[in-house]
Amino acid sequence: MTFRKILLSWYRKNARALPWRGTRDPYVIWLSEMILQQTRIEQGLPYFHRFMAAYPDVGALAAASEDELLKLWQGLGYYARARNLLKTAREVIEKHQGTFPGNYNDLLKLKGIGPYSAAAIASFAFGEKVPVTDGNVFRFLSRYSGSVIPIDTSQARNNIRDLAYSLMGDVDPGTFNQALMEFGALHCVPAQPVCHSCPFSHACAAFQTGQVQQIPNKKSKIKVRYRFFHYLVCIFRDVRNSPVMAVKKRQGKDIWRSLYDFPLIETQTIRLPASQELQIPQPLRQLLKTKPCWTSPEIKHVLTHRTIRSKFYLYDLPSRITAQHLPDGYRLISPEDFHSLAVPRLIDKVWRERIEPRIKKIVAKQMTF
DNA sequence: AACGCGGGGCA
DNA sequence: TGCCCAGCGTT
Repeated sequence: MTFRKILLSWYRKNARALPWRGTRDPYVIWLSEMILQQTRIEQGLPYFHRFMAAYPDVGALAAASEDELLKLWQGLGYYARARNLLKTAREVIEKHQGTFPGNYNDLLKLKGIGPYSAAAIASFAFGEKVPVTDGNVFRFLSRYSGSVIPIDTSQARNNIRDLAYSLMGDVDPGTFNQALMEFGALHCVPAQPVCHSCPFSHACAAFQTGQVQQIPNKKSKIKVRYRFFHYLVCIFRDVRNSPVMAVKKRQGKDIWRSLYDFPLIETQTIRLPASQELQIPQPLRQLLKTKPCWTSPEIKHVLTHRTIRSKFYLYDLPSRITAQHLPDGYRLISPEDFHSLAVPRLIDKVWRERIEPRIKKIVAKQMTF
């Protein structure tokens, strides 16, 4: 039996029924691939369904606003994917007459589509013979070939890609690619793979030499750094005396770019220094001279390469305010409308669990004078 | 080549 | 905690 025969036989018995399998519509495949980058299928699945319902085709997606798209993307992480999604949808509509490029090289030119995604779309939708090389494939084939070259080097990746190409044959590259990834995802798993029931164990170099636990080898380790965020939640009153809060859309190349959050002071420790010691814009400096009506305990938010240690300060300010009083980039929003903004998971949780209930109390108290 | 970018699940 | 997940863009 060839590698290919064994793999396809395993796949026929074990393949999961996933909603983007069994279609050749490049839009559906592209959308699923963008959602699934660095994301577990179980985590991405509900997002995929919501996106398909909201944007059934690339034209519908191209007509969306960035804020609307990001709201739907909220909680998935890696928000550049959502911005690239919109950019590419508009590119396909405006420069490709609504039709996705039909080959690997042209797909690669689109924003958000790298070597893996281009190969996935080209093989699944168009039957092009290009091997997909995702984390599952790297793990499976580096074990199969017994390669101890660190997987986070271009040399190792090129070797795996060439090996995958040499194994895939000429018939139905899309199904071969699906099967290759599925085997890595379900059988040749990162920790404690079940080698004694593996259909490849007789030919697997890592298993034969007892190196399964050491492969794939990795060169660089993740180093976690701390960041300290102090969020100032400011409640003002608008011209009709209704509560409004100041929020800001995050800019620059930092974390959570293009999501909304509250006025933020970042420090080097969890202690918030006195206002005169801080290099901060004038409106916030004024604010820090008054006392917050509520201060949160430290709230940790753990990411892969960062741990955000945050505190929230709630200010109930009787003063009336209009948007002109605020620094550039800020806007005002009522507490009832806050849920319509795309915000980081940290903000979403703290808002729902700790801040919104307190604001409701404050507002209710003032209504019943 | 190295780094930054989210969030969740698992050992 | 550390590692990984249907990676990509930037520097």
